[in-house]
Amino acid sequence: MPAAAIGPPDLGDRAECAPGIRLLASPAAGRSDGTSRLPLGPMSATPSATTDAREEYDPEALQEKWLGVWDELAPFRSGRPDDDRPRKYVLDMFPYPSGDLHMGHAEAYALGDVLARYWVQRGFNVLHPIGWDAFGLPAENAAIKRGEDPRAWTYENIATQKASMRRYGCSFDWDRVLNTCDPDYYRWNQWFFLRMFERGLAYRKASSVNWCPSCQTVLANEQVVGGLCERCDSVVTKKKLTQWYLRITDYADRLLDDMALLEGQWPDKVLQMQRNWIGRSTGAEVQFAIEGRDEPVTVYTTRPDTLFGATFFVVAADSDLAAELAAGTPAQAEFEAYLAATKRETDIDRLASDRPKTGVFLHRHAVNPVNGAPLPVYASDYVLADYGTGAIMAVPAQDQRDWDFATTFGLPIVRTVTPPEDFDGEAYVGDGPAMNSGFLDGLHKAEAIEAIIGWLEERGSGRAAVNYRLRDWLISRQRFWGTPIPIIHCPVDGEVPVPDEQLPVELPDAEGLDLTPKGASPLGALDAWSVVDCPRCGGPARRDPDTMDTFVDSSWYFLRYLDPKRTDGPFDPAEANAWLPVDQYVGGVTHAILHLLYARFFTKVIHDLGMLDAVEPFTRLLNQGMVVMDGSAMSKSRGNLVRLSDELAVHGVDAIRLTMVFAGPPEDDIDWADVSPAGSKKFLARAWRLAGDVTSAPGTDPAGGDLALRRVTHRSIHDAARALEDYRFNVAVAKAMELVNAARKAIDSGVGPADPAVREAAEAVAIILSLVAPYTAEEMWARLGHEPSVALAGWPAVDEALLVQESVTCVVQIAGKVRERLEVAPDITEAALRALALATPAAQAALGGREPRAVIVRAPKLVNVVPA
RNA sequence: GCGGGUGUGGCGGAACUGGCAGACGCGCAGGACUUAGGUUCCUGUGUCCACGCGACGUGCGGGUUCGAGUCCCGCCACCCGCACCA
Repeated sequence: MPAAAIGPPDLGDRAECAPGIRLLASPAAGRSDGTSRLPLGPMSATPSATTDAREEYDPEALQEKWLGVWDELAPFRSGRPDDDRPRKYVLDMFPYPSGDLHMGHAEAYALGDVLARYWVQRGFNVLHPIGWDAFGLPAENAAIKRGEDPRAWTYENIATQKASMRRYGCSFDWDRVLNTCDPDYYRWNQWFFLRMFERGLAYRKASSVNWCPSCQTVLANEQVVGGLCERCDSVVTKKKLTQWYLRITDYADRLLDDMALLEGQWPDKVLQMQRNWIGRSTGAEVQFAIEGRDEPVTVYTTRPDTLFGATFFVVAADSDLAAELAAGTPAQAEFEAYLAATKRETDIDRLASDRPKTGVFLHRHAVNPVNGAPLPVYASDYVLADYGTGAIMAVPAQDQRDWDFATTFGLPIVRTVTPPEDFDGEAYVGDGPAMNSGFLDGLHKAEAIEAIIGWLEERGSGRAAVNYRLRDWLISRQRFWGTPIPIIHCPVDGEVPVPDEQLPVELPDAEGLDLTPKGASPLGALDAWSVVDCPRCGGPARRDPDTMDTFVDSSWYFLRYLDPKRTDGPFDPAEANAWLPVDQYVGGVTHAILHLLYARFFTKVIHDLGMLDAVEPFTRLLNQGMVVMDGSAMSKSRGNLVRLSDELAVHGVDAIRLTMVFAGPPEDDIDWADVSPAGSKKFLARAWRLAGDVTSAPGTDPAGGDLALRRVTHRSIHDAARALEDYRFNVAVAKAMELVNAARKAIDSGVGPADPAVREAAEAVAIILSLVAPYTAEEMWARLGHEPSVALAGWPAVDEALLVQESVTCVVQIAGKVRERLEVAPDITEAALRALALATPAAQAALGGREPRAVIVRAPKLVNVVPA
């Protein structure tokens, strides 16, 4: 299916409107308070006098009625040239098109939609786009299974999801849709790759990589979860391969330091996870001479102050250095057997806790630079080849791992940090005065570190150093359904970039290609695609057969939304500077490390290319929780799967959206067994009836209306707004419920349906509900005699005077216990309130004529009388 | 092991910088309307008892304070992330 077939629904020219639909002016432009009122056109319908008891709230009918109207109105198109509203960019993580939307999508998109719609109501020009993260293995696996091109499966699912999103009432700007598997999109992945290649940020190297034997492809460290492939849960093994990397480690410091900009705006948990993942540590590099070797070996340590306590030396068993040191020694055979055994071990084995230390003595010795002591050299798998230098000085007294190794192999242990007197552990890693350490003796950790680094630097045998847990990002994948790497391998010129004007390097048709995983990219087997002339020398050459990790696609997609059809660049820098950074990003915490770190990295690279002012892509981040069932994640095999389409059919779109939003704090998981979509529907019907009961005419001035109800209305609007801006969506909904209850009471047993305050309340309910339950709100708005769309009605202005209570209840405490209540004016003075409180019978009885020990007055809400 | 988080009625959850614990909803109970109720509307609903102007109550134990769900110290339980990163 061609890409055009899945483009945005043709919504027609905005000027051609359905009969009866009147277009509205941009609501809030030019209003300084960010609020607005719709100009009230002539009534399109006479409001019903009272709700007909036989009338029923029918969500299905409302959905049918309003979808077409919204298609015509397109209330959420953004970025038009004549739009002078202030801008806001609200971004939802784009979905992978793996089938229809599920409950998780429903939650995430409901929350994002509430935020986007809220800012529209507040008078902002909100960019709220959507697209599809459309490359990836599931499409390829489905293609293999069905013997089809992955394109067909992918575009079918995109069409399904898109229709579902429209029906779900998402306020997306459908003019900006993008799919990462379109050549128009991935062309720019290739373009960015080439910019990085030019700057040395994309490079190829041979190293031991994570290999998924089932997916038959390499994996980034980030895609290995607990030793298993993130996608298929196969046990990941190691393989030595030459692969493409992006030099994210060059940005480690900036990725860490710029988190200061995100503090308080992103969840602390996510920032902490990123910090841990980058894992910056400071310490020193120390050179150790090796007997019988010309070059010294450098080790990295965070504790150079413990150098006098080094009693042996360990190199990573799978490092080149280990093999070199073992060669020709009596230990060679033993070492080789050990190495072979190590390689058979998977990450799973390595994860076992309390795993005994193993290793091989290499019959070589290193020399401790501080005292000339010979240190036996061991090879062991407890030292990692790819962290630091792959070799360590072992200080068993101050490192538990070294302690374990030392006790296993009978090696000496020398304390060089004095532990506290009550210390009864093994290795002591805390602070304390140095001992057995020559000129360091008596110094505490920080001073000792400084002293020893100075000493090493003077002698040229060491220096201060920083290390990171973060590794460079391995992006090569031996699979078909991804962005081809735009490099041509020429026997003469080596790695030759594809010239920009030849981009995109398009994926060939999968027709006739065997996509079955076999350890090499299927593209390489296709000579018609692979064999090309070298752009430099014109000689025969081959394209790089691999495709990029799909995380490349999602690392910059938020920039492409600005103009997804642009052909002269990935985006327009001027436009990007007008919209970026994204004001609000909404998505799952599952991407707390991978996607967010890569997107931050790309943003910094793009900044360095001079194309973007921003250094961070996402200002605020909201991580929604999961939707679970009966306490555990939904899955077919567990038999607790709840189908979104079923829920929508039974309760309606609005009730499901409301249930998601009202369930609790957005970052908490929702157990579908604990919430009540039927209750949500009941509330929506109650709100909807309210609109039918109003008998005053649209435009009626609320000023003469019932003061008590007006106070509730304005208080509700005010509180709801504050709750929404703090992500307390459930509280905002509760405020709307309170307002509905108050209005109901006013109609049935109070001032009656004709009071202007009743209309004001009903309109406020409609506007607040327009964020959560767009169909119901739109219908309410129409029943109240207004033109669509309520989505653009503008957030109601709050009258501050109505927030002030006529009287407030003051509690009188005796020794901290509430004993009396007083109705007082809100502006009562402390002195007056104190006198009132002391005069109460409770206070008089408690004091019994004596002077109180203390009287705490917090006017106008509380007085605490403390008897002597 | 290291790091982070959470703990409030039968349930989901409220409670801004310490100030009436339990907003709002679900469930449950009772009532009104109704031929009917999987409708609507109203009322009640933390625990205990001696039923009061009562006592107790936010995982457990201490502390600070006139006053603690909120702050401090020490535990317990559960959840998440990392996992031999020297």
